[in-house]
Amino acid sequence: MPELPEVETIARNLREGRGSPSILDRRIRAADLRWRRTLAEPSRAEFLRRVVGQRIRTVGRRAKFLRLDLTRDTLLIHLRMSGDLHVRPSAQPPAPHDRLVLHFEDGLALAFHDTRKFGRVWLTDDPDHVLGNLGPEPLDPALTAARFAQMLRARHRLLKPLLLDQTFLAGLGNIYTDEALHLARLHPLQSSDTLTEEQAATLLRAIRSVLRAGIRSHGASIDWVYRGGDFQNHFRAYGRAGQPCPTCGRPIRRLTVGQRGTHICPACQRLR
DNA sequence: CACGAGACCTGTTCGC
DNA sequence: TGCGAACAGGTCTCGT
Repeated sequence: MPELPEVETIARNLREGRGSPSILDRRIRAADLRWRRTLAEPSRAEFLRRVVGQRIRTVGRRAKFLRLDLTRDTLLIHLRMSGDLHVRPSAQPPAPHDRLVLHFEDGLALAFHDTRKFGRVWLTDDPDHVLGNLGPEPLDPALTAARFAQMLRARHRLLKPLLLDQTFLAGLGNIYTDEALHLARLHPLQSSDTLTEEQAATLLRAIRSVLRAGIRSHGASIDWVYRGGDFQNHFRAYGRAGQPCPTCGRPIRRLTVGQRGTHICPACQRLR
């Protein structure tokens, strides 16, 4: 479900207490791991022993990971396809798809809800061991157009699968990749080493534009679970097969690229 | 190194 | 109405 803008929205809500109280500074009283494989590391026994008593000092995001810095360790949460986080009263019984519930000392709880069970949680004193292979953050000003062009040139990959590769660039998923390629008028099957310097700069601007728009809209909500975002109302290409391209009016077409549903305007996004 | 297929999971929607 | 297939915001591993 979540890409960079959705994870950023969740991190801000947990930190700033929008919609539910902030989880900052709360001390963990107990942990309830309800699906074993949700925990990537350490072992169940060690996790339950070690997490209790730690306080949440910061809530942030790196790529699509939520990063909670605790008193001693770092808790990393990856929502994968269907994960979400809910803050609610500790006394409330767990929901059917809650995989991990952290109970705080003050009567609140943080629940990791994940229908498809793809999500993962790490508790570690060395977060770089999990986050170390990620590419740059697309919104980091240190990523210049020149450097991005050089990164594209250094690889021989189709644009769409490359943009989805988290070791190349961190945070894009299927929605925002289709949106960025449409805005940049580039075809998902174009090879990364054939872009001009100008096209690379345009692509980076498009990526930043759609990510910022997504964050401004508090993410997209296209699930049966509404999470408050409304970026789905601003999609240019994603999920709009048969509907008119916002630029030229011709129908958007759906194709498959790298086993992912892909949406393009065949007129605006030419392959040459 | 690049790429495709299959795996991990559950739920919804589509086509017959 | 019923039922199987296809599909879903992600990533990992294995084979060529």
